[in-house]
Amino acid sequence: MDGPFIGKLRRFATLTREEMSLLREATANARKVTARHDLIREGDRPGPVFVMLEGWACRYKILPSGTRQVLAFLMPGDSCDLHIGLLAEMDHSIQTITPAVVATIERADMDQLMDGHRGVAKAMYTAQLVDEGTMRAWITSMGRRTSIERVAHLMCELYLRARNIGLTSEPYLTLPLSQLLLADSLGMTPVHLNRVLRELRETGAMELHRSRLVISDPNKLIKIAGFDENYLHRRLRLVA
Amino acid sequence: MDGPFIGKLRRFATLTREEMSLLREATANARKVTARHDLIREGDRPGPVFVMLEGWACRYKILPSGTRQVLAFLMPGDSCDLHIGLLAEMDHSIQTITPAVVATIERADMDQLMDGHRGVAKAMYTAQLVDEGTMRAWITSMGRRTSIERVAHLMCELYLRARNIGLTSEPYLTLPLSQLLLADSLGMTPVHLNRVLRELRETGAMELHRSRLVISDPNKLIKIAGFDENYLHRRLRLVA
DNA sequence: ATTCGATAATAACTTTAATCAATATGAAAT
DNA sequence: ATTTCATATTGATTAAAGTTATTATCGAAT
Repeated sequence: MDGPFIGKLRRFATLTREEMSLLREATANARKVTARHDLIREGDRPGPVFVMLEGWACRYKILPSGTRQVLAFLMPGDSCDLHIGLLAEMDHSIQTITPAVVATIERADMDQLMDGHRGVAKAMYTAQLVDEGTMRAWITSMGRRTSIERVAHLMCELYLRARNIGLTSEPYLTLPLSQLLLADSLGMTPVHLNRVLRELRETGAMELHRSRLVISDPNKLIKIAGFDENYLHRRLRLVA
Repeated sequence: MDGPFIGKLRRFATLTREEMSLLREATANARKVTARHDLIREGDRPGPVFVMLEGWACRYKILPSGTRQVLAFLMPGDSCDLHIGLLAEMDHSIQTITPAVVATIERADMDQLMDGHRGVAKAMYTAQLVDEGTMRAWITSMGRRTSIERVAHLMCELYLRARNIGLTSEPYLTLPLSQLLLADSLGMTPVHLNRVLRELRETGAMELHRSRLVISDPNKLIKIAGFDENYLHRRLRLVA
């Protein structure tokens, strides 16, 4: 077992033994963090790169009106932007959703790691490109998908991403995301999300009960979502 | 005069004479492109990096229903993702909006340029981070801003970005974007956008007539938008 | 076992934006 | 000057999603 971070990078590039061992070293400083803890806040001067080793987190922004927009979900293996240190201040915050284990890699170490090790660089850049593709998919969802399509699309995305890192047990997935949080990520109200979830349950495509996502009919869900996984840049089918 | 590309990079990092001269060489292959020409399409295998030297372009996606979502606007000096070549296929398309002049930099040349020249690398990475911040701002707009706030926010963004590259003549800006295109970028219908533009005109904050954006009352517009330029990562005020 | 607080579910009502349908306007081409 | 086409504007109607309010459920703590 590599751990989720190295595991993820290995799906994006071939890593040498040395590279893996260096990555293990670099993330050896992992520490436990409680749920709902801000790893970094909008306006802060960026520090080291965060790497999620266990648990979930999200990027978010708070608007003047006090509403929140969730910008991305981070799962085990995910990290924040590798060149974040180039910026003077963060334009968004990152908060844990569940209790988590988080490693940090200092910018200098990261630079050194990537300069000397093309495999690591390639894997990190690919991960970044996938994150960007995901942002584009979110913009598309928000702009042009109906609420039911949008919810279905996010569930497809989260299911696939979770499956990539072995978090699923076939049609089930433990999604530690409250309806409030999901609503804040989908640009809708919790009340409306709740209605849409009922609608999705009634179609028989999926159900989300408490923290348990069951994809009862993957093809139906994909069809509702208009889901095309190409933006995740993995040749992996939702249905085998 | 450096041209918009080098000009932009110089705002993000100090470039040596040699770096600038190499960048000039790398973009010497610029060619003219007509308006509404796809530089690359979703599903294509990515090729070289595109650099806009003149004219505007946009990234977009077409949904199964045939609707379009514009994901970003590219102005002179902007380029597409530098590591794009790592991906097997594009997850979106890029199309010129106006007649344009576009240079291309082969991946190998780009890698070499960035490997040996930290200034170029730093500037390119910073540009990428700003693009990501912009995507996050768009997600936030789509998810949590009302339509009038959303329109005002985009106008603030475009005005500031255009001003950074010297495209404005004080309160005016030539915005070669039809209401249809703007609507596709804002996740709304052209009809509704038209009504919102009227509303904005009536507040006295700004008016958009044909291709001419006039920001009559910058402070009012900023206030309506809830605009905080931090995501553009430049210490520049909309009002001096 | 009971209380508490967070989360979820549902209903009634209001607001916002989409849809459908005409018209109008303006620039370019003849 | 007139035609043409894309773009923009406006109105009437419908549909989608937000708001407010109430109640239900569940797990954790006492």
